[in-house]
Amino acid sequence: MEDHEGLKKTGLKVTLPRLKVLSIFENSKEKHLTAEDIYKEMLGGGDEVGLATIYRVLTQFEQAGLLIRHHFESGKAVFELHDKAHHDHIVCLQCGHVTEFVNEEIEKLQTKVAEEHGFRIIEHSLIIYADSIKKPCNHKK
Amino acid sequence: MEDHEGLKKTGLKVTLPRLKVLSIFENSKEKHLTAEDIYKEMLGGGDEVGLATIYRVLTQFEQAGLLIRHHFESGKAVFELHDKAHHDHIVCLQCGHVTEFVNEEIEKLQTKVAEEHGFRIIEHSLIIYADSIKKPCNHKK
DNA sequence: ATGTATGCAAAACATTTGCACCTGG
DNA sequence: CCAGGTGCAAATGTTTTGCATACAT
Repeated sequence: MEDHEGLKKTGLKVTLPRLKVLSIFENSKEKHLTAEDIYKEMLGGGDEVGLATIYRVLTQFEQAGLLIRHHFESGKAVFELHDKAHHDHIVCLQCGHVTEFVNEEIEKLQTKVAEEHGFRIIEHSLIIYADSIKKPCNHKK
Repeated sequence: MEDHEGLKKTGLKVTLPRLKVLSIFENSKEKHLTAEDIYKEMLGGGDEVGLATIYRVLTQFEQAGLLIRHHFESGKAVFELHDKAHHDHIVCLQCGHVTEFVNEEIEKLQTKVAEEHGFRIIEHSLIIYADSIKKPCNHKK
């Protein structure tokens, strides 16, 4: 719960909306959330907050390195905590659940390919859209 | 130029805006275009067209399998022709130019990783955001 | 003819910004 | 106290939709 530490280091003031946003990311079962998701969660929890604040806080947290912003195919931005190591994503086409994975070989190959084309990787995004082999998938129960 | 064939097969009527959109994708130097890009190109070429039509045509072409829609980090959707084999993308952070590449090893590893997690890949998107080693980069000259 | 396509304007979304008020340090 | 944060409403930028007209077959 002591998010004060991480927050303070960013130079941002420790305010209620900011603590609440972090707490939602930490306690929610779904680790990948949109601004709207968080807004609804906070309203449901009885907090008085504006959607604009959520957007501002999410952007600040992204710039501070606390969150990562993703652009999946939904048209809305999705955020997740940036506390773990880098990883890529498998999006389940049945239920939308996001599975994380890391594959060092793929990482190395990317660096090699980029070099061959005269680039140095700053960042990358690998998203696999897939059917679950088990039907129905039970990711979200 | 004979796009009539591909178009007819989709069941869509062969109209001027549709032919023109295909022609732009085929003749443009930049292969990855936004709706706005195409709109401006058509206006500049003296065509009378509505932006709404562009969006409708792009969406229909995507559904028909003639185009692929990408969501890079720009907030706008980017389209490209779907005639070539599958490939991934390197986005140049200096100029925005998109370089295409294929790496069979990466493809195979993805399939393997997906299987290990109980998935069958339907589609995937690998986007590398990178600095050009040459500065200034001369992709867009 | 007749069902589709189109252009325009208005609507629908996601996100950002201006501004007066509030609040953490 | 006061710089920075917040809520609200209005603005923005992208994409979609309703509708009357125009066009392909």
